[in-house]
Amino acid sequence: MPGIPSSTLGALDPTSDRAVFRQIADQLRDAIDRGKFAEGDKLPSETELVDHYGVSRMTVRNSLSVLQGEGLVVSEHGKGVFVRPRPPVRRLASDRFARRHREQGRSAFIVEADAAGSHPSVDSLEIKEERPTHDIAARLGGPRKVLARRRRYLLDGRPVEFATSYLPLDLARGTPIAEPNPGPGGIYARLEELGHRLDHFEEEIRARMPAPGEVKTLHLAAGVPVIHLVRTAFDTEGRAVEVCDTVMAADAYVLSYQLPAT
Amino acid sequence: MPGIPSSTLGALDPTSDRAVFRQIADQLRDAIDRGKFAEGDKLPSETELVDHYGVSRMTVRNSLSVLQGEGLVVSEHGKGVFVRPRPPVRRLASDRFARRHREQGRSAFIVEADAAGSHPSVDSLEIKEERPTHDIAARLGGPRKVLARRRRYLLDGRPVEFATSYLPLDLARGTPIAEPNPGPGGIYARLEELGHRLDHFEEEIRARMPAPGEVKTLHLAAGVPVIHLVRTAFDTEGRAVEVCDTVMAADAYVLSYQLPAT
DNA sequence: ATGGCGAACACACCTAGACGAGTAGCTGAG
DNA sequence: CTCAGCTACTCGTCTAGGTGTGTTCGCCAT
Repeated sequence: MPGIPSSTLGALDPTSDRAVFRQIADQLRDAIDRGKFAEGDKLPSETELVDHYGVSRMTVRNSLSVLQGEGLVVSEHGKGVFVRPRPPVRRLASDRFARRHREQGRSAFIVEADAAGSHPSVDSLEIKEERPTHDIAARLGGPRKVLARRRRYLLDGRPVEFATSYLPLDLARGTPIAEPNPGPGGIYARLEELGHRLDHFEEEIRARMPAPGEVKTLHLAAGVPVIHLVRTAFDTEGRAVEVCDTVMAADAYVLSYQLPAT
Repeated sequence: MPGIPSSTLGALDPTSDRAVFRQIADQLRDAIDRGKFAEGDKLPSETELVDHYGVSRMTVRNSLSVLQGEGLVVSEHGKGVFVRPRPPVRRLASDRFARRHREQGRSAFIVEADAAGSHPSVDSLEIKEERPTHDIAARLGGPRKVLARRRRYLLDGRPVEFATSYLPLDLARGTPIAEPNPGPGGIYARLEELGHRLDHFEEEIRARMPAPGEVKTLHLAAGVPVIHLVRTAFDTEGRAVEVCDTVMAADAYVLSYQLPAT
């Protein structure tokens, strides 16, 4: 057993007032930054780190949990701790809902992902009539019931996004919008056919740590935040005709917006 | 000592295969969600939880660290563990750079925050000429040197945002842009005076966990992600005249964008 | 009144074990 | 050759203590 070279991980500074587990985390982080451990590489095992630093295993585990919290590493039971590979990101441009994009038969998600060379899929489709939350109701102008369309998007089998569209029930009931597949151009195209000419969208963006349920449905690693996007679609009469609530794995997305300078 | 009422925190399920520390975290999270502990409230002390559940202190600490990682609670050394208060959020609208807003003498940040009743301030101003990173250089069309304007924004004394503007040096050197206070309307107004009429901005948004340095400068609590926004300003000739790299405390911001449906 | 002191209590960090469970490789029986 | 089982190594969870340090608050002497 060769041990860990000191060029990779150094020694502790007992005079420092920085906690030991933080010093160890610092050195590991530094080694990752310097490329001593590349993406996907296995870190030294807990036991090796215990030997190297002469501390107890709990202290080492504490260090590793710091790095996990930062999203730098993932641990795999029985195998080791690995430098987290950066997944490919999906770029969402602000013109993705432009009318010219609605002509095509397939949804924006499928088209985009295909173009990027990924294998997109949609999953756990659910369409329900339900009572809206206060927030959704307020955004939609206070309908008593709404149609909710829930779906999860996957890229190469990995879930990346969970979205729910809400529409006032009086507007959507009995239309193709209430069908699992609303047809070419998606529900925005159907809304326009129903006489609700779309005027603009408003998007609100937050970032936060995921709730436990979101960790599950999006298969999130520790230390990966979510982007929470709420989009409201307004027709030319100023009525809010749809609210789309989307939770995205933050490591899989870059949002991009064009703003006029006028 | 009255103990903890079982309506607040229940008992463990030894038959469950869910780890004890997760069960405890679940119950605490649930109690917070149900309002049994309000924002700013003190949770039971570690010792009280040890007594209530009959587990060791390390296990309780493990539970609490789960909640800290989720950003739900903060611990204060010597005082206790508290439900993290939600700070007031600052809303950034997509028209914040509209030309009509540039007439006023004060910066967008100050005006907005004042209107919201907060006490804004700016801090650690630094203006330097430097060699750009690859990324910044690429966005600006490859200048060899740039002017960098760094500053930190605070709201009621709390740092919320750290921003750096980069401008091609040939464009900014010797102009008011290189001064600590560029004058009414900010650097965008100065750029237009210099003949670079602004056409549009492009903003890229990511969310991620902060690097250790960012935790420090933004005084971030555990479990608070950052929003990383990179804005590029283009003039009417299509030249990128400025890149602004901003890191925001995600719990302090909601971004809001208006998109045309055309 | 005020300042100093100390007890009580809070979390922060650490140790040194225990057992469990997932993984992978080797080895020997068939 | 195949496959079951053993074994060594991995991380996951938990126990039962220890020391250290920051906060609060009451008491007491000034």
